[in-house]
Amino acid sequence: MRLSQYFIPTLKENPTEAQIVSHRLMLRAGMIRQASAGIYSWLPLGYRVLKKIEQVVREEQDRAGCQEMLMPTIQSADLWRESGRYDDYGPEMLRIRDRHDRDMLFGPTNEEQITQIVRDNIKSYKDMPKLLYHIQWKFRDEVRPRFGVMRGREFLMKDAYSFDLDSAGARRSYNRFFVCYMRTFERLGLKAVPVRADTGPIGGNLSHEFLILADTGESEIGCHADFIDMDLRGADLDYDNEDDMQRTVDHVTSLYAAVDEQRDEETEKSLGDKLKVQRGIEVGHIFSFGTKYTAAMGAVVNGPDGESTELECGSYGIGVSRLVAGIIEASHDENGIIWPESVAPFKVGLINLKANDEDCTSACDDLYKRLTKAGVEVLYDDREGRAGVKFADMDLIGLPWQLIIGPRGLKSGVVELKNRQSSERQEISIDEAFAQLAG
RNA sequence: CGGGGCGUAGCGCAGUCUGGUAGCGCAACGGUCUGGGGGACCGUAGGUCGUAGGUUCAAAUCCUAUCGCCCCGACCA
Repeated sequence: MRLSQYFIPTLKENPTEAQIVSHRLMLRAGMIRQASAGIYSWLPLGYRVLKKIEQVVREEQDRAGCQEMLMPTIQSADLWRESGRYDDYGPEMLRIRDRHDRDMLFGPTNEEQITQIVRDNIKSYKDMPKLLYHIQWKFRDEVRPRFGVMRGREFLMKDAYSFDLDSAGARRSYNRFFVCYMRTFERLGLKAVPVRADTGPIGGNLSHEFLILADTGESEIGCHADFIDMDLRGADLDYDNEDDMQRTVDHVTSLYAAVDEQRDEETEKSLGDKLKVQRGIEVGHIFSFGTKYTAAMGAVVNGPDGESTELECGSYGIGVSRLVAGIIEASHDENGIIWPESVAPFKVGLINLKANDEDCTSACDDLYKRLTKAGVEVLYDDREGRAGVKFADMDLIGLPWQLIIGPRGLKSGVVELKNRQSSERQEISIDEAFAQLAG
């Protein structure tokens, strides 16, 4: 993409309404613009990141054996009356009336809807278990939306739902998602800590929140130092190996981790210098809640003995749009964003230091074509203008690599490759740069 | 929902107290000089001062109402 043609309205100054760093940087980098309180438009750069994150989440859901589908944003109130939540949910639920005066709502979550679908279409124990997910926009009419997309009213969420015959099956499903979440956040370049959570109004018996560590996080978390060095990526983790799954979950959950009022002073003292106190942002939440909805909504299957059984369920959320902000909170410096390569909107920013120099521009054009052809995502700053502006914009946008080409270097046959994260610079030949980026 | 604050050019702000030609910086546009970390100079364009009503010879400024946005708290992916 040529920057001269790209719609990316960057700002030099901080908009006053943005109080936290991710919000400021997202506005300044031209990723989002506010439509109204807690509701945002995603401009091209921001939307690219959103889709990248979504894709990582999707791949890990699929890997864990979960099947993607898509449910609507607008739901019928009757469905929620069945579960009893239409009255329970309160003013956070955006209620809508259609032209026939029917009560509708913009879904804040989809338990009722998926339960209805499963109830109507699955009748036999032979079809169990089922793990289903979708990635869809939600709306919760927060009293006080804030911090940009971190706490918006409209947000993109991955929500998955598990259906099992019995509690042992439900536990196995829970474990899958638990491991899946650890992997997902690692791929996103984040340190995630699972914290045992209140099950809250959604009900149930087993629940963990996943918090990513960032200095600007909303809640303070006390946890065992081993979380910081833990690496669960282990590609050989087999989701179908129940013992492995349970062992992994047991291992991780045996380590102390708690937030806010759940923190325990004595335990923390006993940890000594193994205690890490950091701030965290909740980006995922998993629940196992038994038959809460299936009982209320009559979702049963016939067992081998012909008796009908209420299904055991869980639901598993990841705040996809919140993650965009969360990643920035966890990864930035005073100059701007530092994208992990897995979600960067482009892999490399190609900077033409002197667009009115024929040789320099043809070298840049050439390399831009070669890289693009090789499948490398390049944002090419081909604008006329001063070097400082280009460096500043590129640092702000935060692409992992900057490839800087100017007449001075070209004379001696070198270009400069800068790593945004480490600020390391190498002076190398064009071919070496190409090989390194395309390799 | 309780408490506080702010709406003036795309962004950041001054002007409001004490009514009298709507301003500054950045960004934008045209030009000259420049050219490796947000450069300089010259010029241009851009505003029903959130909205509605009122007071007044005269309202960004005073009064009333209303809408929007932000912050702190309680609540949450």
